[in-house]
This record gives sequence, structure tokens and C-alpha cells, in this order.
Amino acid sequence: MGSWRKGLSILKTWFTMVTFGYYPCTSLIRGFCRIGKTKKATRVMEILEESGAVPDVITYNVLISGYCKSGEIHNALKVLDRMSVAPDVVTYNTILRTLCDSGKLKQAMEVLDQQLQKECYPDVITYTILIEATCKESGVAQAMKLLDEMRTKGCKPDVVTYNVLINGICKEGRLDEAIKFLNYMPSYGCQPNVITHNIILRSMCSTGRWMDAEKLLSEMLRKGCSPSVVTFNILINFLCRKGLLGRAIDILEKMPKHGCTPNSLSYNPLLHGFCKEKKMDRAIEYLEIMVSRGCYPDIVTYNTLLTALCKDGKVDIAVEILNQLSSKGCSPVLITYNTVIDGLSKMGKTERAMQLLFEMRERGLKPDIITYSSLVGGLSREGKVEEAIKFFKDLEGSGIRPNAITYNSIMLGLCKARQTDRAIDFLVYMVSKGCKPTESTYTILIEGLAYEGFTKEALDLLNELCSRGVVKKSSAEQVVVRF
DNA sequence: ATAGGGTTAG
Repeated sequence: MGSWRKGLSILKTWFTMVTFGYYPCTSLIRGFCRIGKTKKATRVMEILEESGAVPDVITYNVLISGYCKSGEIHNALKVLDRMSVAPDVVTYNTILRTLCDSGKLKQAMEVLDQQLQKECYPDVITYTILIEATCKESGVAQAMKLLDEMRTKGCKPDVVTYNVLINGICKEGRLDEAIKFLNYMPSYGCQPNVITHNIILRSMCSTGRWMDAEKLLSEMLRKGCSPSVVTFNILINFLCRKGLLGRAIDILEKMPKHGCTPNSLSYNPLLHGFCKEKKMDRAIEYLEIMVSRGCYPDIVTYNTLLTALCKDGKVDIAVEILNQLSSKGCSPVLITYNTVIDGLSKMGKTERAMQLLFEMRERGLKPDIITYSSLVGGLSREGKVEEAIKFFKDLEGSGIRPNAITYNSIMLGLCKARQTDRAIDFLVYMVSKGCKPTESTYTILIEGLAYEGFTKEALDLLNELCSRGVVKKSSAEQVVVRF
């Protein structure tokens, strides 16, 4: 028996016991919405309305929110139009949030107009939602106009409003302005919080301003603004990218002193850093440390380790780990399969890689162009260029659009098979399909020519492409060395 | 209603 049937039978009981009450119905609607059964929720609402009861605004809000969560904006708007009581600010905020999240700012502004006409006054949340979307779609300058509007209407911006704006300013690459804004906040009657600082900190790190980041962190501590796990993760991530793993570890180990427990986002960049330095033993050491502290590896941890294993030639171990992932409560994702498929393809085990392609499809994972490019590359490298081309054609037939990397792999295969003429035909085909050749495309073809003995032609072409700026001088030198 | 989401192909 389906759970909704059980729900409806409970509803009938309620109707006999509680005469036309709507409170139990709200719970029922909420329950159906939570499990995505919006149709059943709507049916409950209809029964309630038909019974002669007047549902209150909360019941309507629950249903509207359910529609929004299942992506049925159209139905949410339909309920808004037809509801038998006046919508409140929560109703509008729910709908505006969903419209903004799906990039429909224009429609959101129309709903705001409708809201104002009905004299339902927008609150700080309403404006913050719209300011955030405006930052993303039209830029901060436009969003500032909304800030002015909310102030003139007597609605006071709060820390979230300012955070949204500061984030927008940072994303527009104007970090110094964002810092000014942060410093002005107290004079607007609003204290910056940890999120404000994290936004600025992240921007400082991603623009390489490490000294400023360190200064801001100590300022936070001095002002009594406690850092969060995110604060530390921002710093760890930056240090690991710079290869400063020792300093990253220092920060990670200091986190508990500040009341923060490192999570997988704290450990993963460190593992990645060790793997990049080919220090697998240290990566494993930190894996063990994180587990011993109760922080379990997530799929990104596994993907990082699988990548390192494949690069290290230990692809069989990678396959073994992939097989065991599900039993460890961590389901492989597209990137997991791509990693192992690529590893197998590079080791000349394309057949096994193909098996994984079918396995991932069976699991409901949709291969992407990276999956296919790895397989095309594997077939080409194994000298099975005809098979590679057939696979390529099948892809095109099923609506997958190959990119430059896919084309380059085929061309490389053809050149290695001393069929540079066919590779050139393929270049023509690539261009006709609207795919722009890359520097690699040209160097593959030039090396193909040289390989077949047309050294002079290859050099001439190389010079020609160099003078046209299509191939960089440094790349050209590398090509000549390989002749 | 705001910040960290890291990991894959030539």
C-alpha cells in the first residue's frame, strides 16, 4: 500500500473526528511535499477547500513551498493566484527565492510589483533575495539601486544584505572596494560577521594576497569574531594550492584550539597536495589520521586517491577500490568513473575501461565528453584507430558533441598510423563541425608530417603557424626537438 | 535570505 493511500485514509479519519479542521491537513500537505508528492498534497488541499473550510495562509505557504522545492514554479504561481486568503510576505519570499534561483529575475520583479499593489510589504529578506539575484544578473551597480530603494521605504538592510553585496563586489574583482565596504558597515549600524570576513578572506586568497588574508584573520580574532571551519578551510585550500603543505598542516592542527573540527574539506586539499607531490605515503598517512579522528573520506577524497593511483600506474588497485566504494557507503560519481576509465585507457586496458562504461550506465550515471575522450584516446593509443573512429561516429550519432580533445585524440592515432593525410581530412571535418582547432591540433599534424618523412614541409608549416601566432614559439621548439 | 563544494580527459 502506497504511503499516500495511508495518508488519505488518515485524512478521512481526521475528517470524521475533527470537523473540517485544516490544521491536520497542513501536516499532511507538508508530509506529501517533503517526499515530493506534490500532486497528492494538492489533492488534500482540494478536499479541504471543497469541504467548505477556509485554509489559512500557512497551509497555502506549505503547498507553495513544496511546489518550489520540486521545481514546479508554474504550479506555485497558480496557487498564488487562486488562494482564498491573502498571501503574506512569506508566500512572496518563497516564490521570489525560487524565481531568482532559476535565473528569472525579471519575472521576480514583476511578482514584487504585484506584491506592492496588494499592499503586502516586502521585508529585509525579500530585498536581500532580489539584491543577490541582481548582483549576479545585472551587477552590483544595479543592486545598489535596490539597496537605496529598500532604505527609502524604511526597510533596514541587515548583515546578510551587506554580505550579499560584498560578495558581488568581490566577484566583480573589486576587492579593495569590498574591504572599504566591510569597514563602513559599523557606521551603517551593522556589525560584520564571520561570513563577511570569509567572503573577503577568500577573495584575498584567490588573488594571492596572503599577507592581507593573515592580517584579516588576526583582526577577526582581535575583534572577537570567531572564525568558522570555512575560515580555516579557505586558508588551507590556498596554502595547499601554493604547495605550502607544512603551513596548511599547522593551520589544520590549530583548528580545535579555536573550537573548530576539521572536516573533509579541510583534509582533501592536503591529500591532493601530497598526491601531486607524488608522496602517496604521506597522503595515506593523512587519510588514516582523518579517519582516526572520525572524519570519514568522502567521494572527493576517493577521487583524489584514485587519480594518484592511476598516475602511479597502480590502476588495478584503483579498480579494486572502485569496486568496493559502494560497500563503504560512498557511491562513485561521474568523476570517479572518468578517473578510472582514463587510467585504464592509458595503461592499454581499453577493453576493461569499456566494461566500466557499461557499468556506470547501468548505475544510472551519464557518461560525459571526458569519459568518451578518454576511451577514444585509449583506442587510438592502442593502435585501434579504426575502432576509435567508429566509436567517435557512434558518439556523434547519439547526440554527443565531441570537443577539440576528442578530435585531437583521433588525429594523433591517425598520425601514429602514418595516415597524416586522413588526419588532415579530420581537421577539415572538425572545422566544418564548428570545433576550433587548438595548438595541440597543429603540433600533432606537424609531428605526423615529420614522422612520415616530410620534414621540410613540417618545418615550413610550423614556421608559418608560428608567425601567425597559432602556435607558440616555446611549443614549436618542443616539436622540433621531437623530430 | 549570505561564505567554504574540493576531485576527471588532449
